[in-house]
Amino acid sequence: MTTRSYEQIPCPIARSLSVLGDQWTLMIVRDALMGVRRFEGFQKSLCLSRNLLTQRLRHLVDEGLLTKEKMEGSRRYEYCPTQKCRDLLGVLVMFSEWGEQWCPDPDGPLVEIRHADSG
Amino acid sequence: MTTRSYEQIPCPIARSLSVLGDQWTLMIVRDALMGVRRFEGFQKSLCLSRNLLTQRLRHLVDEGLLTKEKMEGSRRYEYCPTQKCRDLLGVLVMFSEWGEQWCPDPDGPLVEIRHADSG
DNA sequence: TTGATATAGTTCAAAAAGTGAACTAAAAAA
DNA sequence: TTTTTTAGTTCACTTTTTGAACTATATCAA
Repeated sequence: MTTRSYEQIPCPIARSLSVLGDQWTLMIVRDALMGVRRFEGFQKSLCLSRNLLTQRLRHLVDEGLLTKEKMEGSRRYEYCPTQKCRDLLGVLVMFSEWGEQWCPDPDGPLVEIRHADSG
Repeated sequence: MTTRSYEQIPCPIARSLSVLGDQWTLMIVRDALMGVRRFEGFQKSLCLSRNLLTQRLRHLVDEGLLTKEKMEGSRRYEYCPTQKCRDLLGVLVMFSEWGEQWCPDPDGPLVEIRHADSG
């Protein structure tokens, strides 16, 4: 993960983006808040390269947005969002609303528009 | 600017981040909403390399977040935020609040704490 | 009007980061 | 026990980013 030069800018937006502002981190947060918990889950959902996913998950754990916890009745681990992560829900809702308004789905909504007469 | 693989994910958050989710774009938007209008202004504020700034400004113009307009009484241009850009204010406010809460300024707030007796 | 400085870029080489495929080892399932 | 799944690691290749130097207008000051 790049150390971004704007980390030094004394501004809470800059500090937030120095943690979250790369290509994948917010998408991983999105998945985590939607219930994805495991490595393969994130990888299949996002199709990012496995080594980069490793790096990003480690980064999110280091920054305290995810914890790596032993699953109940198993020796495997899962990545669970912390409160710090859950507090990003508002940001994601804002992105969602902005996307709905300004970035229409290229395949269009799932409705069909026909003229009443010509069909 | 990378074409991110998650552009294809049918989700408004993914679509938003495919426009905004790189290292610099949201910082440029932040500056634009704080009143920065010109190339040198962005460059001095953010210390990003000049060729990358050129690319990012072009991207933001292409995506309709900034317009490049002739300044009044001058032959120079300035970059002005559109409504699409101004509609990101809510996102930035959310990032700001999250940053205030979870990413404390390493140099601390600008207050001095002293003991009442010992000074 | 001329010379100096500021502005808005472009160019290019080096460094860093991302991609994709193949590989590994442990865990779980059959 | 054998097979499959999971969670990574490794590595060569490609793409991006960085930083410094360079260029061409535009503006300012004398």
